[in-house]
Amino acid sequence: MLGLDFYARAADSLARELLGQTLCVQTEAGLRKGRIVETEAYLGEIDLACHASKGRTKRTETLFGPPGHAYVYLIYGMYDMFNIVADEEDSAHAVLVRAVEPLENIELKTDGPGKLCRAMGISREHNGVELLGPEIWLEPAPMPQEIAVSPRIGIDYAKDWKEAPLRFFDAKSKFVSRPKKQN
DNA sequence: CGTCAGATTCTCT
DNA sequence: GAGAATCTGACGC
Repeated sequence: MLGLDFYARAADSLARELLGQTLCVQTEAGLRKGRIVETEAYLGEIDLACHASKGRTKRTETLFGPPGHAYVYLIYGMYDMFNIVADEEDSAHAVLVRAVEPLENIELKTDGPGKLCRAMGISREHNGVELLGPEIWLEPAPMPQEIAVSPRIGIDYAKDWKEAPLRFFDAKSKFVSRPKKQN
């Protein structure tokens, strides 16, 4: 299992290193495993796409906390988003996990952050959980041979940050999400 | 193929 | 009361 020191670095570095790692979730329906193939980095308060840019609130409390924890929140009233807190406490860096490849005990599609959470059984109840088990943890695995980079998805409001190349994905994987605006 | 509207709930102003 | 780090299904070509 990956330890806390793995997460204690800037989000853009962590987002890249997370590719290929195995995400494990213990649910009522059993242990689910998926291989991470797509991530996005959010760089704290200076990053206009990051929730932390609006200041520290009750909602973002986990985001400002120590690294290696799960930041899970609801978006568009329907979808849970699974993020991993990075860097150090108060930095508010995080990595959004956008897609995984099903490995074990996964039946639904996982090619998008909302779908991923449903398929893995992740919900807001997991907000603040430490990624050292027994509910959620990561196991080390080889990284993809070829990693592609693009702007992030769905953040048109982020002005100077919306074109920043902070989305990373396995160029060979068929399980990466395919948004309209692909570059 | 493509574009588009609607679903649905939480948070902050 | 607006808008959000989304997804699905319907429609038109």
